[in-house]
Amino acid sequence: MDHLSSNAPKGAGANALTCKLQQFTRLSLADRAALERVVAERRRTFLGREDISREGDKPTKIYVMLNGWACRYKFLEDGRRQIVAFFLPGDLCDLNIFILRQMDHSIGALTDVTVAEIGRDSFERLIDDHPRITQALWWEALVTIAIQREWTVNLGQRDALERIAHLLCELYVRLWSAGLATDGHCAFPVTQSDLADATGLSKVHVNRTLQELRQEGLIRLANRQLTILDLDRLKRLAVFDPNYLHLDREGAHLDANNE
Amino acid sequence: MDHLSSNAPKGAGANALTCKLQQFTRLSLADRAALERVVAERRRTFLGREDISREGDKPTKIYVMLNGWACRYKFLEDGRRQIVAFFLPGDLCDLNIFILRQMDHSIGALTDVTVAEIGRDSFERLIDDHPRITQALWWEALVTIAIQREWTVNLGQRDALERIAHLLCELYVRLWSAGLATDGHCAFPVTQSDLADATGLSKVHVNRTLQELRQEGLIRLANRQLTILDLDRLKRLAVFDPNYLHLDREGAHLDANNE
DNA sequence: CGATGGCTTGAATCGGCTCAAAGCTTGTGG
DNA sequence: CCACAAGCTTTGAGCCGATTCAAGCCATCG
Repeated sequence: MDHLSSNAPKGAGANALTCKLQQFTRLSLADRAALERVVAERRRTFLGREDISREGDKPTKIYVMLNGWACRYKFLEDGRRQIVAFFLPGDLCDLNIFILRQMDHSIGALTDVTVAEIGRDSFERLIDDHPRITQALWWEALVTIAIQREWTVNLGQRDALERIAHLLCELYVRLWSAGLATDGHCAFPVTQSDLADATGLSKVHVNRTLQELRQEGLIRLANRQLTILDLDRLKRLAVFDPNYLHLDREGAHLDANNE
Repeated sequence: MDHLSSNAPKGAGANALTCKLQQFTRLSLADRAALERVVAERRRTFLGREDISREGDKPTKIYVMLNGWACRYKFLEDGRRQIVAFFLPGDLCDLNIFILRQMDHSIGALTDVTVAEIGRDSFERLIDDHPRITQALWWEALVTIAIQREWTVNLGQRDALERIAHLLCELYVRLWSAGLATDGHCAFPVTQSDLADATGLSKVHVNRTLQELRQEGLIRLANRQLTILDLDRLKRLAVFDPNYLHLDREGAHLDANNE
């Protein structure tokens, strides 16, 4: 993945969403300003372990993750829990708002979380006035779906070691593309128990598997901080092919000219 | 699921797509005619085992499944295969066409398949002229994503028996909603080997698990025909909650008045 | 009629699970 | 500043669900 080094994350001022969307297409100054404005309009915070929205609720707002980590999860009646997605800064929760009557899953904060709430009106104004942003948001939605498919592959085909390695690769690359990781290092505020619920493994086995990755000299993981010591080897071990993240600036033909 | 009995599939004339979309909202005569027209424009057939589109291809057309079954799948480099979705008559393949540069997965025919090919122009005309159809297609896309999430849960949390039972429940209900199943009976042209690739189990174990379901008096499955003998019990065994299929006519407020 | 693809069965093995206990951190209140 | 609780991580032992390997069966089709 050469572009990981060449196409480094944008400067410190940009928020994670803008940074991520520019993996798809260069936004104009006006686009970026509009995004910043919408995101600044109304904020809300949640504490770690708090639910951001819950199965059965009527969805009413679009959330943009600004800070912290969250996850999408489902409970089975008998208490088993599966995390089906992680939300990182720059990710969007749920454009289904205007169509579906109720949530079929919950969204929970893993850490303290700050989100931007976007109402229907602001959102429609944004996409009406900024076709490039509309395209970029489509791209982000399609990537989200592609990630969900890859998780299906991950759970269906990979053994414990590959599975966890794959998840670490994915999260690292996604953080990187939002400007939140460099030199193999990133925040990683996910407990082993959460990791177990995301990978369909028991937490005991997650623990042993992480130890194996450490002993192999592939990662360092402690105090909610992850360092990937040998990304290439980790990717090979995980059979990780990043094509599904569509990071190759696939919307380059839409690029804005002005800086 | 009371609506399964009360809200029976529509008359024989309707195609599976129309039938399915009306689980969301009642279409007007004009809507239905427009759908039929678009779907009749250009057809194409594929043989069983043939690829409809392949990883790496540039997507260019929208396909509507008219007849036969297909699947979305991914290979890992080392040959392992995971089926990540089934396409049944009435399903749509890929609205990502106009955004993503290349397919990150393949679509393969499981049986002989007839599809309608829809070009970009026809599609845009359809959604410009028929807002109710646009909404219904949104709904169908959101349900597809919800199904993908539920597959993640299925692979992550359920054991072999539950997993296969769950898949059978889902496929039965989806076929039912497209007007292709009645009285617990439906076509089921999926080999045990395909089932293995879809559930992340070995085909030997799929075989034994199906036998268990048969011995329990829950299903009959032979000659590519499936009969569900006790849907309630099967659903309980599978911990199957159909809420993720959003079949409760969630778009009822958009219903067309005219017949 | 042989070939091919799908289904079935048995035996041995193993990856990952459960149960159980203990060590470590972090935060809270006395 | 210490005590204690709560939550997270680690370790060990025994077990079970699902896999692998291998062979045989059955139907269909050219």
